[in-house]
Amino acid sequence: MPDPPDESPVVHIVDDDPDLGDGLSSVLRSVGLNARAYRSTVDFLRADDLDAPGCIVLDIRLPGTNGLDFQAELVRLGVPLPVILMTGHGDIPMSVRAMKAGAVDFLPKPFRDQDMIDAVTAAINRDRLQRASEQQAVAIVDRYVTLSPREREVMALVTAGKMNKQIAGELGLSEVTVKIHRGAAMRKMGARSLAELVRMADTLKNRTR
Amino acid sequence: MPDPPDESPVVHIVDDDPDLGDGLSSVLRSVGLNARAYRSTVDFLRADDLDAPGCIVLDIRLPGTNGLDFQAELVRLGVPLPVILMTGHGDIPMSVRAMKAGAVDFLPKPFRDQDMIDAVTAAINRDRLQRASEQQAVAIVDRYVTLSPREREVMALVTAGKMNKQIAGELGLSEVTVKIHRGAAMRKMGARSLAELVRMADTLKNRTR
DNA sequence: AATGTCATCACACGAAGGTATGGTCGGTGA
DNA sequence: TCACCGACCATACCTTCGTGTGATGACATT
Repeated sequence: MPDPPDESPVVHIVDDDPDLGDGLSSVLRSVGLNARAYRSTVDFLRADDLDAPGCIVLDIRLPGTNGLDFQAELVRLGVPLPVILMTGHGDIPMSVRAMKAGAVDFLPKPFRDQDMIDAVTAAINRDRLQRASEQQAVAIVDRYVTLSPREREVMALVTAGKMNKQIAGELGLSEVTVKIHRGAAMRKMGARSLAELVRMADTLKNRTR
Repeated sequence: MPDPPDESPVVHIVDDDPDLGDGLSSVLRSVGLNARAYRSTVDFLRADDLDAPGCIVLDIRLPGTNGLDFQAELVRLGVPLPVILMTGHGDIPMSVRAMKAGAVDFLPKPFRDQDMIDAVTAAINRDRLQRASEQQAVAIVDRYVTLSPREREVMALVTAGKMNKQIAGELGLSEVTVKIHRGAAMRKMGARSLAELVRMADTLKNRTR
C-alpha cells in the first residue's frame, strides 16, 4: 500500500509563456530532473501527480490568478509542495511577502539557469525533509485513531506524567481499569516504552497546531 | 538574580543618516516604544543593553559594513535580536537573501511609518517568543550541567525508554546503582515524572543542533 | 588530615506498573 | 436474536520502580 518506493521528484512549472516553460523544462531535465510545464494554475491543478515529491516553479503574473494568492491557495488545498516564485515585473515588497508566506526562493526574470537549478534543488530537499516528518506523523495519527475515547483520555493523562492512581481518581475509575486502557493504548500505538508514548503524544500535539 | 522583571523592549536603529534615526525614533516613541539610534554597527555593538528584549532596524548600506553581512555577524556574536532591514538602493535578490537569513522584514526606503511600526511590532513579538522558549531551555541546561557523568549516561538511557535492568547490563552496573543515578537525575532535573524527564531530554537534544 | 563528591553495591520494603482470569452491562450491526 | 465491542470492575500475581540504611573505595579540595 505504500507508494512505489520514492518516485523521482517532479518539478511543476506554471507559466503562461510556453517558451519559458519549454526552456526551463529542458534545463531541468539536463540535470536529471523530471519537469512538467503548465500554461495556467488550472491546468496545474488538473495534474494527477500532485502527491508525488517535487516542487512548484510559479510565475507571479498569470492569467486570472495572482501567483502570491495562488501560493496561499495551495496551502488551503493541502498541496504541501514547496514553491519557487519568478517574475518579470516584481518589486521588493512582493518578494518579501512571498518569502514570509514560505516560498523557497523568488527569482526575477531573467535569471541564470544555475540559480534556478539551485533553487529547485533546495526546494526538493525541503520537500524531502517535510515528507519524512510528515510520513512519520501520519503513521502515528493512523494508530491514534484506532484508540477508543477512553483510551485517548487515559493516554493523555499518562503522557502528562500522572500515575494510574491519580488518573483513576480524575476519571472516576478503578485503578485496574486505567491499567487496562493504558495497556491497550501502548499496544495500539506500538509504543515499546513510556518514553516512546510520550514522544508520540507530543508529535500528535504539534500536528494541526 | 533574574533581570528586573521584563524590561520594556528596545528598538535599536542603525543608520548613518542621523535624520532618519531621529525621525524613526520619534515615530516609534509615539507608539510607546523605547528607541535608540546609532550611526554605525560599531556604535551599536558598544551599547550595553543588547541583552534586553527588542529588535534591530538596520540599514543595508553602512560605512564599512554591509548590512547583510552584519546580519550574519550578529548570529555569530550570539546576539539573538530579530532584524529588520531597510535600504534605499536594494533589489530583489538582496531582500530574498535577507529573508532567507531570518530577517523579519525588508523595507525599501522611503517606507510608510505604519509599515515600520508593523514590522517592529512583529519583530518584538518574535523576540518575545524566542525568549520564552530560550529561557525555558536555559533553565533545563542549567540543571543538566549539575549532573555527574554517570547520571547523564543513565538519564540518556532512561529517556530512551530502557528499563533499569537493561541499563545496568549496558553500563556494567548493578540495578541498584542505576536506580540511585536515576533518582539523582530526576531530583537534580526537577522532573516530577518520567514524562517530564523525557521532554527535558528532548529539549536538550534540540538545543545546539 | 579532614571534608566532600562520585561511584559502587547489598539488603529490604513498599509503591506503582503490567497482565491474566473471569465476569457485568449497554449499544450496534448482521 | 446473536455476536461483537467498548467500558467497567475484582482478585491475584509478578515485575519494575523508588527509597532508605549501611558500607567501601577513589580522588580532589581545603
